Amino acid sequence: MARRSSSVSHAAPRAGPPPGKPLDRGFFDRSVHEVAPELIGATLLVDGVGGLIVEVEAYHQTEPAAHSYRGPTPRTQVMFGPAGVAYVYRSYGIHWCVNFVCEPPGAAAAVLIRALHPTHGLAAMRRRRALRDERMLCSGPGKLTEALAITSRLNGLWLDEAPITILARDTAPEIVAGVRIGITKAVELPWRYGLKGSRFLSKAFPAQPL
DNA sequence: AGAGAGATGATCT
DNA sequence: GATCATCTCTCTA
Repeated sequence: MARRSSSVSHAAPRAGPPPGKPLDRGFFDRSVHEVAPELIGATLLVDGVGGLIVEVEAYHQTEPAAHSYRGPTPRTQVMFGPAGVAYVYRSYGIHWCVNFVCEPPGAAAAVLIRALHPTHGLAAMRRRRALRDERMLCSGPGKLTEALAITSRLNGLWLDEAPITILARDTAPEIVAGVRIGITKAVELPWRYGLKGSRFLSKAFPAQPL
């Protein structure tokens, strides 16, 4: 039998026809707080490999957890430019993490992509991730960049041009929010968003009070 | 299931 | 010299 229990209607697109049409860069030229939750359910592909975005975090220059907080530096330069490009940085000297730059130039806001539900190019992802379990392929910001072969070569590239494609979601998913993960400043801001019930999150969201 | 530690390099004090 | 928007392994339960 299959992996787990069953019956959860997961709307998990298998391979096949894209769930939506490609987003253009203008999609990102808005408040990062609008864009971030709307990215849940969209599909991120790099050279045709990727999956459904199930977890993101918003960062903004005005808040000390953002890399842009102290102004432009060589590393953060693209965060201060136009919306609709990728910001890729090295994390802990080992991993790459990818963001989507939002808002008009100077705002220095971006959405960190934290987890995907793998749908396209599973074989390539397993190869890059040393044959890990499907659930371990993209369930973290450093994991998904390894699975999609995202490195600094993508830094500053447009999100609507090769090799990057972002497909719009078809239906509005149920979204949960919470505080961001792995940071030590501005820890109280609830700027983390996830697809409710997804098994591909980097970490479960705390149960929501009704 | 959760805690602790090591890896490894760019960026900052 | 310290700090990271992390991951994986190992140890304890």
